[in-house]
Amino acid sequence: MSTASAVPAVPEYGAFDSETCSIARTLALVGDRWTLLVLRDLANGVRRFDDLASHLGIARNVLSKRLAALVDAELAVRSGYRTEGSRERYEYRLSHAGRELMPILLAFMGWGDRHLAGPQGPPAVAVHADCGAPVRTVVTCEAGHELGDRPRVRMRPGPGSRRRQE
Amino acid sequence: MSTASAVPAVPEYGAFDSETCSIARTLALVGDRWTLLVLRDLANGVRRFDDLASHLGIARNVLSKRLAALVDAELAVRSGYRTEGSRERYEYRLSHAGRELMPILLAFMGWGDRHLAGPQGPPAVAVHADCGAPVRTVVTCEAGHELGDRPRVRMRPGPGSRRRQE
DNA sequence: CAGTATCCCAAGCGATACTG
DNA sequence: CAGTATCGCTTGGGATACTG
Repeated sequence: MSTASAVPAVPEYGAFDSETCSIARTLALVGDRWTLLVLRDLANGVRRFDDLASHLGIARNVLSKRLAALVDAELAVRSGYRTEGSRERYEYRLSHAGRELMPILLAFMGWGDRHLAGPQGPPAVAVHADCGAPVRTVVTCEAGHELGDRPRVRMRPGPGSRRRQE
Repeated sequence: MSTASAVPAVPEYGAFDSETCSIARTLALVGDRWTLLVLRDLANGVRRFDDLASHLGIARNVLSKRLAALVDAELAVRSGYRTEGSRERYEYRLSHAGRELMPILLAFMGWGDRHLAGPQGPPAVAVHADCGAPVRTVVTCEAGHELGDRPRVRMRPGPGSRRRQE
């Protein structure tokens, strides 16, 4: 028999404790209804509170909270600046750690482009800022293989696994 | 008149309508608190309702809804099977479209590994099922450049853009 | 085992009003 | 412009009990 009744059918079951898992941890930070969209807008250069609010269509108090949380998590940086003649303004930008979330956003975008776009095509195209060519995320392994868009991946316990520590 | 009162500080503002955007569309499907974790478990080979429920620590009624939604969106497939001697069982598996979400999960995992792992290292390692080598997601452009983990990307209106249709 | 049904609660959200 | 404060509500979610 292959799949037994007693022992769960998955040997690597303990390889990923559900909450310890890096996916779960990251989702705890950015996995709510708005945060990734806020990050997307920040990545696209929207920097001011009111611009974010109106472009996202988010309630102002909610945006306020999200931005505070992002700054707190050091995914975004708030800074004041002033152009001469006018009074002080504030802006939000991605931090380095925040910018490293880009691959996540691009992965979402890629999937949506392939599965949810209308007949005319995707609503937007992400391009390399330096050369202008369209961009995509790919999965590769350290042996140099490219894994395609339905990558065959297995999970193994890592050094920080609960299971590993004996 | 355009959208805003003045003109927003961002030229490419119209390149991504907030809800039309592929990121937003994809998030509408899988962007709630549990779905990506359910997908992660499915990807890891957990297939049975009770196993999912206990491993995730999710309420059963919620899991029920999520699975139904996933099946409905054709991200997962439910099938009955029977091993001889016992009565019928059910299992959930990722569909092809669901498996194509793997790059998203791996992107989350990569970020979490780099920014949220403890001193010992990441709790789990994703490896190429064929060769066993660790796996990662990278962003590349069609010109062949690899963009690194803080990719410099610009958004341009795509063929399905609202703005484009004149 | 594989769910559905019910009930209740809390977080999260939207709308609005207000402040510097 | 850039927020905070308050309020009321809706939507998820948890716990539990029940059915085939």
